[in-house]
Amino acid sequence: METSERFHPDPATQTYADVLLPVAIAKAYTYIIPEEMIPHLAFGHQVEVSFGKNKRYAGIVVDIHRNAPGQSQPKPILSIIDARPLITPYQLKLWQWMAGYYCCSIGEVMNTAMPSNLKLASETRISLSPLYDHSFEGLSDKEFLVTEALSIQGELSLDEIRDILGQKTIYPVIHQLIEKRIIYLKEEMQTKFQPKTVACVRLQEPYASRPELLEEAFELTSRSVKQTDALLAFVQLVRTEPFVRKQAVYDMAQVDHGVIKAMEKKGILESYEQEISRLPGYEEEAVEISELSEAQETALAQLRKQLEEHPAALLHGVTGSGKTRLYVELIQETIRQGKQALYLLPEIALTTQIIDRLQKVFGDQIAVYHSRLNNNERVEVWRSVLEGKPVVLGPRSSLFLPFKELGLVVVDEEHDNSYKQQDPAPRYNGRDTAIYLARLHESKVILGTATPSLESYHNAKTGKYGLVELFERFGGLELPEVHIADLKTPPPPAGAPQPIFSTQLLDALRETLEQKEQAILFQNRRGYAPVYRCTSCGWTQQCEHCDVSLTYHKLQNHLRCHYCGFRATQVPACPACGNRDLRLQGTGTERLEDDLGIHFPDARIGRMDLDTVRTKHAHARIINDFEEHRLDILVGTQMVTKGLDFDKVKIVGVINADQLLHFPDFRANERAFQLLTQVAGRAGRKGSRGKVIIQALQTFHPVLKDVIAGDYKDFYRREIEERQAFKYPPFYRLIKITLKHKIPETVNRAAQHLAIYLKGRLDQRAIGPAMPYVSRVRGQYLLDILVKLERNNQLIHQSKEWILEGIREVHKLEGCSGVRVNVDVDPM
DNA sequence: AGCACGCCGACT
DNA sequence: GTCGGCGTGCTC
Repeated sequence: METSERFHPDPATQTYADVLLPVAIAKAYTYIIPEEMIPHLAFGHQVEVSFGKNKRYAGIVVDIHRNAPGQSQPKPILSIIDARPLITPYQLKLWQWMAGYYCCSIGEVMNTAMPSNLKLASETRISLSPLYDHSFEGLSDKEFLVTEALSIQGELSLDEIRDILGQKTIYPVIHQLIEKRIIYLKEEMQTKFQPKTVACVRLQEPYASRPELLEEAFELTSRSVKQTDALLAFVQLVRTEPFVRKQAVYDMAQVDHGVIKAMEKKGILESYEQEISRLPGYEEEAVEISELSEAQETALAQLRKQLEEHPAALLHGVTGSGKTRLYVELIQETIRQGKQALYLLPEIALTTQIIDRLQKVFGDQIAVYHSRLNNNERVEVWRSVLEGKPVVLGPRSSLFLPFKELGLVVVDEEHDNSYKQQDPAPRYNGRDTAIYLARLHESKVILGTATPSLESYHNAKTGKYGLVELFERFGGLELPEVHIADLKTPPPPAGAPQPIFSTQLLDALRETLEQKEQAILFQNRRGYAPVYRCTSCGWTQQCEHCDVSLTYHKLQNHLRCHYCGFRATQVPACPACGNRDLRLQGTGTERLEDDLGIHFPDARIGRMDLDTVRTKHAHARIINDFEEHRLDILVGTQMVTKGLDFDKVKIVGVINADQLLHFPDFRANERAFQLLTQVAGRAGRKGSRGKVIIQALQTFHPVLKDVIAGDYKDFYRREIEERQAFKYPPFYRLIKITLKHKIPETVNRAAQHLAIYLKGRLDQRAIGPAMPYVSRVRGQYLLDILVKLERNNQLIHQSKEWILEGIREVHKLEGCSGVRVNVDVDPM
């Protein structure tokens, strides 16, 4: 009997790596590191591993150790994808914290954190076996179809085979074909990231290393004018450029590729592909920035002092006070210390205005992590940050970039609710995550806003954060005057609908147009009309999949669901009572634009909402048109409140403040105050004071009073009392659990079960289940359970465990395993 | 999350 | 008999 020299490796002497995979699984998996890989492998490396029956993934090494996993036989790491580590230990810590804090798996965090071109997974490809003799004998119809397709196409994916067979179950056929040795499967994992390259030329040896021999090269070209010209051009270019593009030589010497080809043959030049960056280089000289005003100097000094004493400081500065200018100052200091700075903005506020401005100041030192970047560009930003790019400007996802040493994080428009990711998990808040990230790096955070969130202001008031106020607009700009227009007076004639515009607003608009100035009108609702209703019985046309009424869009002349995109045409008669008199009710931005055109036929009116900025450059175009005064009036949703600095806006009109104030949500007042103050801040121009007209029915609402007075402190005082009285943040922590299923009874049963489970442990801290405001979305019935917790870390931690345990229990219930459960920590 | 496997009802 | 649908359990 043959005795093998090789033994099964002793598990105790093996070296293992814990590998994180980009799938929604809670833990890392342990793989064997093949002997020869051990010296090359370290934390953060991306490796190729097999997972499950035949999938392969690019995972990340997060630990190297000698402890064999308890159960199953570990598989080996197949390859190291890149010799450089892809993530930093800081990132792993951030991911782990997020998974714990936001109750999700670390795989889900990893999925959100990494650019998709870095998350590689294999795809199964099927091809004909080389042993196959190309006879179709003895094949069933289906086997024949697949084999025939393969002999034409060469290679197919599983989906393509599903298409060919017209059925979903394809494995029986595939197994048969494998059995007959006609096909084989392979798992292919391609690197998705493709570096961008340009064709370049360089000198061949010996000329490359010995420039003194160049004369000889010129002798070789002496019989050809073109070649001499080309060589001269090359010599000139190489002096200034790090690499010489072929195209540059062609252009300068007026030659074509044949000339270079000939010189390659002569052994003078050689071609190669140079990898280049896709990220836009910044050619212009960085510009000097404006002097600080006295108020800004004072604020800057305070900010420095507060940041010395606190990990974070809230910069409460009115719109137009020049907060960005202060950030720039502190970011420059951070760079001088050799550290990195991260500047976060809500996605929608990342306009060309702010990007241009910062690029002028920081030039090539700043990387912009845009939503419009393609996947390859994202990878390049990732790599550039890993290599120490000093400044990053971007939305909340920039938190996940591989910073080496952060010195400063700026969270601008700190109050903005788009910092909160809604779906998918992790449902994280970018502002709060920034605080944690900064803590990891022992760096400082500035939260900037004109309308602080209650949480942040409370933190500042209680001394957890520093507080710096800046209430003077830069450049002597005055704050606008704010008026309320009462929509109840004059009352409309009996039976007539409420008018959209008050006479005050119409007069103000007329005046603005006459003076050739600009106006912004804000209405937080897109489409033409949000409701299509029967005048007799009150029936409204609803979405087939969601519990909402459909919004009429005039341009496409159809009704649309703003939750799932469902489209329908208006019914000619009410299906409930047969009445044929149905009407559109309510006002969206489209109708506003229309009606405005009737009142002011000569005005140039633009609209900015989700529907008009959907195409790639539409957003920038509208902003540009307005900036350059090709538009007189801009109508829009929330979008017009964010990040825009227009300096010719005389009038800002809010069409209906009541809608904002009567939202069924504990944050309604806060959001209304923020939105109204932010939109009001768009008014005002050099030399003349802007004017804001807020239309409302309930004109004496206390929030409106505070907006008119620009009195954040009064607003805060009132609101914080309410929050305390009704057990809401910042005094209590909220966790919202949403259950979804397509059968209402099933979701009811699951939610009841979970509620009882939680109430048994948390008592009256668990509330519900209750139907949310929209109780059915995309055919799924929803129920919410709300958990309100005192600010006690141990209790919060324990509650999260109970919630996750409760969800596992629910899934064990007969028929409830398909109930989707979302946990939203600190919901907005 | 995928993906296999197993069970069940509905069709050619 | 297949096929598709869904529930369940596992992945180093």
